[in-house]
Amino acid sequence: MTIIKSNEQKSSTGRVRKKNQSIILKAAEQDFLDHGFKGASIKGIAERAGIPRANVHYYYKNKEAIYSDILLEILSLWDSSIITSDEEPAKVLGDYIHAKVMYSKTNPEASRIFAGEFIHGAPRLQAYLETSFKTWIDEVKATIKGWIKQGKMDDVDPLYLLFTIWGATQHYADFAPQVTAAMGKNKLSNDDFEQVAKTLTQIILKGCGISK
Amino acid sequence: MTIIKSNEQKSSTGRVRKKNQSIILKAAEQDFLDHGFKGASIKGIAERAGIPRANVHYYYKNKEAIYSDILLEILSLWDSSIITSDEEPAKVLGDYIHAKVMYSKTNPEASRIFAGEFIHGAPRLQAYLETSFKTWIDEVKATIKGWIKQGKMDDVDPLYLLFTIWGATQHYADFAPQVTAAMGKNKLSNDDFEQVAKTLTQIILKGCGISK
DNA sequence: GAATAACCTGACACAAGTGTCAATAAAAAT
DNA sequence: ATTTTTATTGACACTTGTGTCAGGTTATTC
Repeated sequence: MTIIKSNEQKSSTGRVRKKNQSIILKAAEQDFLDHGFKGASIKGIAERAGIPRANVHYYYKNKEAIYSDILLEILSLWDSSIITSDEEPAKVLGDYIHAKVMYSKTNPEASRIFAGEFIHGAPRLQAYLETSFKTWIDEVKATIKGWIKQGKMDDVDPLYLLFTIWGATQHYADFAPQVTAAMGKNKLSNDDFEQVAKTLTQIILKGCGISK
Repeated sequence: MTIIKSNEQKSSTGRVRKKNQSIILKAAEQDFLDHGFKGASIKGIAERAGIPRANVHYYYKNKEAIYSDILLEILSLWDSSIITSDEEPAKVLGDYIHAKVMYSKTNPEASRIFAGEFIHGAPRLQAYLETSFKTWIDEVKATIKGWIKQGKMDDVDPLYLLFTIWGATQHYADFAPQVTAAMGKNKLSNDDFEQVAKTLTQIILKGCGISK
């Protein structure tokens, strides 16, 4: 299996189909989160979804097909927050950091499945990494290099800057149990996330010599 | 199973034992990395180690016992880099960031297993998070708050600062396939890691208003 | 309201993994 | 050199998971 291919497996008037697929995907996402790809089972997914296993097989050929559908959706979300070249760096990066923090808050499951994929060597993401991801990276690199040339920020390797933002923001979803343990809370509040975005923006902008 | 307990399961004159356990643990670590905890199998571990499955069972009761041994070792490594209060913040944080980046370079497997544990809800790390981790956190928090009070750095929430450092440094181990894809390399060199440490230190120190 | 397509599901035949045990071999101790 | 302890391994009984299929049920279409 490789990503970048259609996610339906039969054309149909779909309605029952659509509803059921959504139920299955939701259950599957949870099962993948709890047990990882290999650890999850169609049996477990079916039980979670409250339908007989054979019914899951009716909609999806196998576990790979389910996972593929989920991953595809996650990828489409992931690089939807954009970095444009028309605005000032403070605004662009500030917005980006904010969007990434909020993504961790709103889609922690997606973030964690994505992370799990990389941890296990990203066997299913090769195509993605070589195509749309690479393109995206190259554009952003150019934009940031432009800012540096214009003296709008320090000479910081654009990639290291990006990795810092990703690592720092995704951390709140991927390492949630550690974060909450450190903060002595069960769950971060809206305000907490806003505060994270603010602090992170402050550190990174100032750290890169970007004035507001 | 809960962490914090002895890792041997039988006293012995051990020698053959020690050697074999080490072979098994090494094979197991790789299997856990490839497939996750639930996805890994004793069968697979035995094959990787090149010994019959029953022989693995002779040394380890089950998969949990193997994993427990591995996790214990990782934990002992993890918070061994210390943050002391006797030095200036620039030196202490610089050293810490450097140590963390080098940990990602030297022990990527450990970092990834650790991350995997959190991604799947950290079921085995509860005891650790509530005890030694909490203590460590509280000490560091106090140290950083001291620096802020003394005007040695900006008023940045110590926890957010820590999370930023962790996220940014561990990223190079946990998301290695993404990092190498973005950089267009197969593997980061020694110099790359040194450069990462340098850039990260620069961004974070400057970002927190710490002068060298 | 019949006919056709979509959906549901128990049952079957396999495949993969687990843990234990008894018989045997290799090491260590005396 | 013999005994005792530790280590090795094939085999067995069992559990969990997979994918398919045939016969039935429910929706849709005409």
